[in-house]
Amino acid sequence: MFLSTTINGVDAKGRVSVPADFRAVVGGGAFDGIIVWPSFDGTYLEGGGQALLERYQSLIEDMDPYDDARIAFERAIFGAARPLSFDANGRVTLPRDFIDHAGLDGKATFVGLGSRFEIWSPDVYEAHKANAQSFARDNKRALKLGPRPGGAS
Amino acid sequence: MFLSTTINGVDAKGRVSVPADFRAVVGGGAFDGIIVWPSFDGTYLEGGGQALLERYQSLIEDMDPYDDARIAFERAIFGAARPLSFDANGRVTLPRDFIDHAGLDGKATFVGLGSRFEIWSPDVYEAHKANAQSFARDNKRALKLGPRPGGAS
DNA sequence: TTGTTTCCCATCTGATCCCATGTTATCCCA
DNA sequence: TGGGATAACATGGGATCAGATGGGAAACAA
Repeated sequence: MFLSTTINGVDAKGRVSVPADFRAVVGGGAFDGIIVWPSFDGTYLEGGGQALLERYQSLIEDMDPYDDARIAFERAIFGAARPLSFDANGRVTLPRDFIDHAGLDGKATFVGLGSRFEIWSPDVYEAHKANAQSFARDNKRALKLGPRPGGAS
Repeated sequence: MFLSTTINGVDAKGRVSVPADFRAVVGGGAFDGIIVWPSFDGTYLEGGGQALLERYQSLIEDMDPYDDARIAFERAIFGAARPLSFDANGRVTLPRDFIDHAGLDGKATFVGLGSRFEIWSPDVYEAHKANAQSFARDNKRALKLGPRPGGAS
Protein backbone atom coordinates (compact mmCIF):
# COMPACT_ATOMS: atom_id res chain seq x y z
CA MET A 1 0.00 0.00 0.00
CA PHE A 2 1.14 3.52 -0.78
CA LEU A 3 1.00 5.44 2.50
CA SER A 4 2.04 8.77 3.95
CA THR A 5 3.14 12.03 2.45
CA THR A 6 6.73 12.90 1.53
CA ILE A 7 8.29 16.03 0.10
CA ASN A 8 11.34 15.48 -2.10
CA GLY A 9 13.42 17.78 -4.20
CA VAL A 10 13.19 18.13 -7.98
CA ASP A 11 16.54 19.16 -9.42
CA ALA A 12 17.34 21.10 -12.56
CA LYS A 13 17.28 17.92 -14.62
CA GLY A 14 13.77 17.06 -13.47
CA ARG A 15 15.02 14.25 -11.29
CA VAL A 16 13.15 13.39 -8.11
CA SER A 17 13.72 10.64 -5.55
CA VAL A 18 10.73 8.34 -5.26
CA PRO A 19 10.20 7.66 -1.54
CA ALA A 20 11.79 4.37 -0.55
CA ASP A 21 8.46 3.08 0.80
CA PHE A 22 6.85 3.59 -2.59
CA ARG A 23 9.70 1.86 -4.35
CA ALA A 24 9.18 -1.12 -2.09
CA VAL A 25 5.50 -1.27 -3.10
CA VAL A 26 6.17 -1.48 -6.84
CA GLY A 27 9.24 -3.64 -6.46
CA GLY A 28 9.20 -7.21 -7.63
CA GLY A 29 7.36 -6.65 -10.90
CA ALA A 30 8.84 -6.90 -14.35
CA PHE A 31 9.11 -3.13 -14.78
CA ASP A 32 11.38 -1.47 -12.21
CA GLY A 33 9.76 1.95 -11.96
CA ILE A 34 6.49 3.81 -11.71
CA ILE A 35 3.83 4.84 -14.22
CA VAL A 36 2.70 8.46 -14.05
CA TRP A 37 0.16 10.61 -15.85
CA PRO A 38 -1.24 14.12 -15.42
CA SER A 39 -4.55 14.12 -13.60
CA PHE A 40 -7.46 15.21 -15.78
CA ASP A 41 -9.04 16.51 -12.59
CA GLY A 42 -6.51 19.03 -11.32
CA THR A 43 -2.99 20.38 -11.36
CA TYR A 44 -1.27 17.28 -10.06
CA LEU A 45 0.07 13.96 -11.29
CA GLU A 46 -1.26 10.51 -10.59
CA GLY A 47 0.76 7.35 -10.55
CA GLY A 48 1.16 3.80 -9.47
CA GLY A 49 2.91 0.59 -10.28
CA GLN A 50 2.47 -1.62 -13.27
CA ALA A 51 -0.13 -3.63 -11.38
CA LEU A 52 -2.38 -0.57 -11.05
CA LEU A 53 -2.42 0.06 -14.77
CA GLU A 54 -3.20 -3.56 -15.42
CA ARG A 55 -6.17 -3.30 -13.10
CA TYR A 56 -7.38 -0.21 -14.92
CA GLN A 57 -7.02 -2.03 -18.19
CA SER A 58 -9.18 -4.91 -17.10
CA LEU A 59 -11.78 -2.44 -15.82
CA ILE A 60 -11.82 -0.69 -19.16
CA GLU A 61 -12.06 -3.86 -21.14
CA ASP A 62 -15.33 -4.60 -19.40
CA MET A 63 -16.79 -1.36 -20.75
CA ASP A 64 -18.54 -0.95 -24.06
CA PRO A 65 -16.03 -0.24 -26.89
CA TYR A 66 -17.62 3.07 -27.83
CA ASP A 67 -18.64 4.16 -24.36
CA ASP A 68 -17.67 7.82 -23.98
CA ALA A 69 -16.27 7.13 -20.55
CA ARG A 70 -14.14 4.36 -21.95
CA ILE A 71 -12.67 6.55 -24.64
CA ALA A 72 -12.02 9.31 -22.15
CA PHE A 73 -10.30 6.90 -19.80
CA GLU A 74 -8.18 5.45 -22.53
CA ARG A 75 -7.03 8.82 -23.75
CA ALA A 76 -6.67 10.53 -20.38
CA ILE A 77 -4.84 7.73 -18.65
CA PHE A 78 -3.33 5.30 -21.10
CA GLY A 79 -2.64 7.94 -23.69
CA ALA A 80 -0.99 10.28 -21.24
CA ALA A 81 0.76 7.83 -18.94
CA ARG A 82 4.50 7.39 -19.09
CA PRO A 83 6.58 4.69 -17.50
CA LEU A 84 9.43 6.23 -15.51
CA SER A 85 12.14 3.80 -14.53
CA PHE A 86 14.31 4.17 -11.47
CA ASP A 87 17.94 5.09 -11.73
CA ALA A 88 20.53 3.44 -9.48
CA ASN A 89 19.53 5.72 -6.59
CA GLY A 90 15.77 5.28 -6.86
CA ARG A 91 15.07 8.49 -8.77
CA VAL A 92 12.93 9.10 -11.83
CA THR A 93 13.15 11.93 -14.33
CA LEU A 94 9.86 13.76 -14.78
CA PRO A 95 9.09 14.93 -18.34
CA ARG A 96 9.03 18.69 -18.70
CA ASP A 97 5.30 18.84 -19.46
CA PHE A 98 4.48 16.84 -16.32
CA ILE A 99 6.45 19.33 -14.24
CA ASP A 100 4.55 22.16 -15.88
CA HIS A 101 1.16 20.51 -15.42
CA ALA A 102 1.71 20.10 -11.69
CA GLY A 103 3.46 23.44 -11.32
CA LEU A 104 6.44 21.81 -9.62
CA ASP A 105 9.17 24.24 -8.66
CA GLY A 106 12.07 22.53 -6.96
CA LYS A 107 9.89 20.44 -4.65
CA ALA A 108 7.33 17.67 -5.09
CA THR A 109 4.90 16.18 -2.57
CA PHE A 110 4.22 12.45 -2.92
CA VAL A 111 0.86 11.48 -1.41
CA GLY A 112 0.16 7.79 -0.88
CA LEU A 113 -3.47 6.79 -1.43
CA GLY A 114 -3.45 3.06 -0.88
CA SER A 115 -3.45 1.56 -4.36
CA ARG A 116 -2.04 4.64 -6.10
CA PHE A 117 -0.34 7.93 -5.33
CA GLU A 118 -0.34 11.58 -6.35
CA ILE A 119 2.44 14.11 -6.96
CA TRP A 120 1.72 17.74 -6.08
CA SER A 121 3.44 21.03 -5.78
CA PRO A 122 3.83 21.31 -1.98
CA ASP A 123 2.01 24.62 -1.50
CA VAL A 124 -0.86 23.61 -3.79
CA TYR A 125 -1.24 20.39 -1.86
CA GLU A 126 -1.29 22.12 1.51
CA ALA A 127 -4.33 24.09 0.42
CA HIS A 128 -6.12 20.96 -0.76
CA LYS A 129 -5.21 18.99 2.33
CA ALA A 130 -7.14 21.36 4.56
CA ASN A 131 -10.19 20.85 2.36
CA ALA A 132 -9.82 17.09 2.42
CA GLN A 133 -9.56 17.05 6.19
CA SER A 134 -12.60 19.19 6.85
CA PHE A 135 -14.57 17.24 4.25
CA ALA A 136 -13.54 13.97 5.88
CA ARG A 137 -14.49 15.33 9.29
CA ASP A 138 -17.93 16.33 8.06
CA ASN A 139 -18.51 12.97 6.38
CA LYS A 140 -16.79 10.59 8.75
CA ARG A 141 -20.01 8.74 9.38
CA ALA A 142 -19.79 7.41 5.84
CA LEU A 143 -16.79 5.37 6.95
CA LYS A 144 -18.44 2.63 8.94
CA LEU A 145 -16.48 -0.39 9.95
CA GLY A 146 -18.83 -3.23 9.19
CA PRO A 147 -18.63 -6.72 10.68
CA ARG A 148 -15.17 -8.10 10.31
CA PRO A 149 -14.76 -10.44 7.36
CA GLY A 150 -12.36 -12.87 8.94
CA GLY A 151 -13.23 -12.63 12.58
CA ALA A 152 -9.72 -12.21 13.90
CA SER A 153 -8.44 -8.81 14.95
CA MET B 1 -8.24 -6.27 20.92
CA PHE B 2 -6.58 -3.06 22.01
CA LEU B 3 -7.52 -2.56 25.66
CA SER B 4 -6.67 -0.31 28.58
CA THR B 5 -4.70 2.89 28.88
CA THR B 6 -0.93 3.22 29.24
CA ILE B 7 1.38 6.21 29.59
CA ASN B 8 4.87 5.82 28.14
CA GLY B 9 7.78 8.17 27.65
CA VAL B 10 8.73 9.86 24.39
CA ASP B 11 12.49 10.48 24.21
CA ALA B 12 14.41 13.16 22.36
CA LYS B 13 14.51 11.06 19.20
CA GLY B 14 10.72 10.71 19.21
CA ARG B 15 10.91 7.09 20.27
CA VAL B 16 8.13 5.61 22.37
CA SER B 17 7.58 2.09 23.65
CA VAL B 18 4.36 0.61 22.33
CA PRO B 19 2.64 -1.18 25.24
CA ALA B 20 3.43 -4.88 25.15
CA ASP B 21 -0.30 -5.72 25.05
CA PHE B 22 -0.69 -3.71 21.89
CA ARG B 23 2.32 -5.31 20.27
CA ALA B 24 0.78 -8.70 20.91
CA VAL B 25 -2.38 -7.62 19.07
CA VAL B 26 -0.64 -6.64 15.85
CA GLY B 27 1.89 -9.45 16.00
CA GLY B 28 1.74 -12.24 13.47
CA GLY B 29 1.04 -10.13 10.39
CA ALA B 30 3.45 -9.46 7.58
CA PHE B 31 4.30 -5.99 8.83
CA ASP B 32 5.81 -5.94 12.33
CA GLY B 33 4.67 -2.56 13.59
CA ILE B 34 1.74 -0.21 13.79
CA ILE B 35 0.19 2.27 11.39
CA VAL B 36 -0.49 5.73 12.79
CA TRP B 37 -2.02 8.93 11.46
CA PRO B 38 -3.02 12.28 12.93
CA SER B 39 -6.72 12.39 13.63
CA PHE B 40 -8.53 14.78 11.33
CA ASP B 41 -10.91 15.29 14.21
CA GLY B 42 -8.69 16.49 17.04
CA THR B 43 -5.24 16.90 18.53
CA TYR B 44 -4.42 13.23 18.88
CA LEU B 45 -3.15 10.32 16.80
CA GLU B 46 -5.06 7.28 15.66
CA GLY B 47 -3.53 3.92 14.96
CA GLY B 48 -3.95 0.24 14.47
CA GLY B 49 -2.42 -2.76 12.79
CA GLN B 50 -2.11 -3.44 9.12
CA ALA B 51 -5.44 -5.24 9.22
CA LEU B 52 -7.21 -2.05 10.24
CA LEU B 53 -5.90 -0.15 7.24
CA GLU B 54 -6.88 -2.98 4.94
CA ARG B 55 -10.41 -2.79 6.29
CA TYR B 56 -10.47 0.93 5.62
CA GLN B 57 -9.13 0.31 2.14
CA SER B 58 -11.83 -2.18 1.26
CA LEU B 59 -14.47 0.24 2.56
CA ILE B 60 -13.06 3.03 0.44
CA GLU B 61 -12.73 0.89 -2.66
CA ASP B 62 -16.44 0.25 -2.59
CA MET B 63 -16.99 3.96 -3.25
CA ASP B 64 -17.02 5.50 -6.75
CA PRO B 65 -13.49 6.18 -8.06
CA TYR B 66 -13.99 9.93 -8.36
CA ASP B 67 -16.43 10.45 -5.51
CA ASP B 68 -15.39 13.57 -3.58
CA ALA B 69 -15.81 11.81 -0.26
CA ARG B 70 -13.63 8.96 -1.42
CA ILE B 71 -10.79 11.24 -2.46
CA ALA B 72 -11.09 13.19 0.79
CA PHE B 73 -10.87 10.02 2.87
CA GLU B 74 -7.97 8.72 0.85
CA ARG B 75 -5.99 11.88 1.37
CA ALA B 76 -6.98 12.32 5.01
CA ILE B 77 -6.22 8.74 6.02
CA PHE B 78 -3.82 7.08 3.57
CA GLY B 79 -2.02 10.30 2.80
CA ALA B 80 -1.46 10.97 6.46
CA ALA B 81 -0.85 7.43 7.73
CA ARG B 82 2.65 6.20 8.34
CA PRO B 83 3.75 2.65 9.02
CA LEU B 84 5.97 2.64 12.10
CA SER B 85 7.90 -0.56 12.57
CA PHE B 86 9.06 -1.82 15.94
CA ASP B 87 12.71 -1.75 16.88
CA ALA B 88 14.27 -4.65 18.76
CA ASN B 89 12.76 -3.36 22.01
CA GLY B 90 9.24 -2.77 20.78
CA ARG B 91 9.55 0.96 20.24
CA VAL B 92 8.49 3.09 17.29
CA THR B 93 9.81 6.49 16.26
CA LEU B 94 7.08 9.08 15.90
CA PRO B 95 7.62 11.59 13.08
CA ARG B 96 8.17 15.12 14.29
CA ASP B 97 4.90 16.43 12.82
CA PHE B 98 2.93 13.70 14.58
CA ILE B 99 4.44 14.75 17.90
CA ASP B 100 3.51 18.33 17.15
CA HIS B 101 -0.02 17.47 16.07
CA ALA B 102 -0.75 15.65 19.32
CA GLY B 103 1.21 18.12 21.43
CA LEU B 104 3.31 15.33 22.95
CA ASP B 105 5.93 16.56 25.38
CA GLY B 106 7.93 13.70 26.83
CA LYS B 107 4.90 11.53 27.56
CA ALA B 108 2.23 9.78 25.49
CA THR B 109 -1.03 8.09 26.54
CA PHE B 110 -2.02 4.99 24.58
CA VAL B 111 -5.77 4.39 24.71
CA GLY B 112 -7.05 1.03 23.51
CA LEU B 113 -10.37 1.15 21.64
CA GLY B 114 -10.91 -2.41 20.51
CA SER B 115 -10.06 -2.50 16.82
CA ARG B 116 -7.86 0.59 16.98
CA PHE B 117 -6.16 2.86 19.48
CA GLU B 118 -5.39 6.51 20.08
CA ILE B 119 -2.29 8.35 21.26
CA TRP B 120 -2.81 11.50 23.32
CA SER B 121 -0.82 13.96 25.30
CA PRO B 122 -1.58 12.81 28.90
CA ASP B 123 -3.00 16.11 30.16
CA VAL B 124 -5.09 16.68 27.04
CA TYR B 125 -6.45 13.17 27.39
CA GLU B 126 -7.41 13.64 31.01
CA ALA B 127 -9.53 16.61 30.06
CA HIS B 128 -11.27 14.69 27.28
CA LYS B 129 -11.82 11.58 29.34
CA ALA B 130 -14.22 13.41 31.62
CA ASN B 131 -16.16 14.57 28.57
CA ALA B 132 -16.21 11.11 27.03
CA GLN B 133 -17.55 9.55 30.20
CA SER B 134 -20.41 11.97 30.55
CA PHE B 135 -21.15 11.59 26.83
CA ALA B 136 -21.31 7.83 27.20
CA ARG B 137 -23.61 8.17 30.18
CA ASP B 138 -25.92 10.43 28.20
CA ASN B 139 -25.95 8.14 25.15
CA LYS B 140 -25.83 4.68 26.65
CA ARG B 141 -29.04 3.64 24.93
CA ALA B 142 -27.32 4.01 21.56
CA LEU B 143 -25.03 1.12 22.44
CA LYS B 144 -27.06 -1.73 21.07
CA LEU B 145 -25.80 -5.27 20.89
CA GLY B 146 -26.34 -6.65 17.42
CA PRO B 147 -26.26 -10.35 16.49
CA ARG B 148 -22.83 -11.82 16.95
CA PRO B 149 -21.08 -12.41 13.60
CA GLY B 150 -19.01 -15.45 14.38
CA GLY B 151 -20.91 -17.05 17.20
CA ALA B 152 -18.86 -17.29 20.36
CA SER B 153 -16.68 -14.39 21.45
C1' DT C 1 28.97 19.90 -32.74
C1' DT C 2 25.33 20.94 -29.44
C1' DG C 3 21.95 19.84 -26.50
C1' DT C 4 19.76 16.11 -24.02
C1' DT C 5 19.56 12.02 -21.52
C1' DT C 6 21.50 8.32 -18.93
C1' DC C 7 24.73 6.48 -15.86
C1' DC C 8 28.03 6.70 -12.12
C1' DC C 9 30.29 8.43 -8.00
C1' DA C 10 30.69 11.50 -3.72
C1' DT C 11 28.56 13.47 0.22
C1' DC C 12 25.45 14.52 3.84
C1' DT C 13 21.64 13.86 6.87
C1' DG C 14 18.58 11.33 9.43
C1' DA C 15 16.71 6.97 10.55
C1' DT C 16 17.65 2.37 12.19
C1' DC C 17 20.13 -0.97 14.74
C1' DC C 18 22.66 -2.52 18.75
C1' DC C 19 24.13 -2.69 23.40
C1' DA C 20 23.79 -1.29 28.25
C1' DT C 21 20.88 -0.20 32.22
C1' DG C 22 17.05 0.74 35.41
C1' DT C 23 12.52 -0.64 36.93
C1' DT C 24 8.52 -3.19 37.52
C1' DA C 25 5.91 -7.27 37.59
C1' DT C 26 5.90 -12.23 38.08
C1' DC C 27 7.29 -16.59 39.74
C1' DC C 28 9.09 -19.83 43.01
C1' DC C 29 10.11 -21.55 47.35
C1' DA C 30 10.59 -21.50 52.16
C1' DT D 1 2.29 -15.36 53.03
C1' DG D 2 6.57 -13.04 52.70
C1' DG D 3 10.94 -12.52 50.55
C1' DG D 4 14.20 -13.17 47.12
C1' DA D 5 15.28 -14.49 42.37
C1' DT D 6 14.11 -14.00 37.64
C1' DA D 7 12.25 -12.49 33.54
C1' DA D 8 9.75 -9.03 30.95
C1' DC D 9 9.28 -4.36 29.97
C1' DA D 10 10.73 0.35 29.45
C1' DT D 11 14.47 3.66 28.54
C1' DG D 12 19.03 5.98 27.18
C1' DG D 13 23.01 6.71 24.28
C1' DG D 14 26.20 5.67 20.62
C1' DA D 15 27.45 3.49 16.17
C1' DT D 16 26.18 2.13 11.72
C1' DC D 17 23.68 2.20 7.44
C1' DA D 18 20.22 3.51 4.08
C1' DG D 19 18.03 7.27 1.72
C1' DA D 20 18.15 11.70 -0.52
C1' DT D 21 20.68 14.89 -3.23
C1' DG D 22 24.31 17.24 -6.14
C1' DG D 23 27.61 17.23 -9.69
C1' DG D 24 30.02 15.44 -13.54
C1' DA D 25 31.27 12.08 -17.26
C1' DA D 26 29.76 9.22 -20.97
C1' DA D 27 26.34 7.79 -24.41
C1' DC D 28 22.92 9.27 -27.63
C1' DA D 29 20.10 12.16 -30.84
C1' DA D 30 19.41 16.13 -33.58
